Amino acid sequence: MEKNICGVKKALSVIGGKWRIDILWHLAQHSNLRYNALKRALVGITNTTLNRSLNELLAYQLIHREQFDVSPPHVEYSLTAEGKKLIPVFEIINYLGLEMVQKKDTFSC
Amino acid sequence: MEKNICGVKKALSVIGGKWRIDILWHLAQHSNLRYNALKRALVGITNTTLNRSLNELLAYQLIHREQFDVSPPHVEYSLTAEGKKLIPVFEIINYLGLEMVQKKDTFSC
DNA sequence: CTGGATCCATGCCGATACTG
DNA sequence: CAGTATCGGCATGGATCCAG
Repeated sequence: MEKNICGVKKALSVIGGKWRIDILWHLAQHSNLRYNALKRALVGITNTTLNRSLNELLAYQLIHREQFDVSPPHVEYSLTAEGKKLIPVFEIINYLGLEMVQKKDTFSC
Repeated sequence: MEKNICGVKKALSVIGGKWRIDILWHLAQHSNLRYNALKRALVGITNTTLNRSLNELLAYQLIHREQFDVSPPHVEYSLTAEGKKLIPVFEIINYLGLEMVQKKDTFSC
């Protein structure tokens, strides 16, 4: 009866980018992070890309943005409940990915 | 202690393309398919893209290619054992994806 | 029927510079 | 500190033609 996998495509449209998984993962590890902490963690990312990614994830309500107007002002990002649901899935995919490429490889991280 | 998610990136490098998920999914539904059957199922795909995707999946040993030199000759593709391991994962991601985007959306399939 | 080769199009990502 | 704007490159996907 041919189920479709529309959901997979949706999911990939959210987590399929180059950095989004990394962002979600770091947030999962640290519960909340400031903008610059994220930027430091994601070695090589630029402001443009980090902001773009954060906005996309915000739009999908996977992360939460909280602004502190104290001095000096800062912003903290954290996973929403929706975002946290992703963690076990990442772990499955991770295991799978490690298995997939273990024999043949030129793939380096 | 900061586990990394190298496996997720590997996995995405395999299933992250525009059509690869579709191909795997159709193979999962039909157990084996000929080249043209796949092409018919994947509405809109071109030869170039289909071949490129098939070759990539072959390289990762997720699908199997069997050639029949009868007349007219044809080729059949099927999932390998490795490829079949992906099916339950797709279902998880699918469920997840459907949930993620159910409230807000402009996303159409 | 199957699929390689070549060229073209598009979209994601990044560098740089600038703002509240 | 936390972004935005603009511009450009590069990777990936597609169209078309051709071959075993």
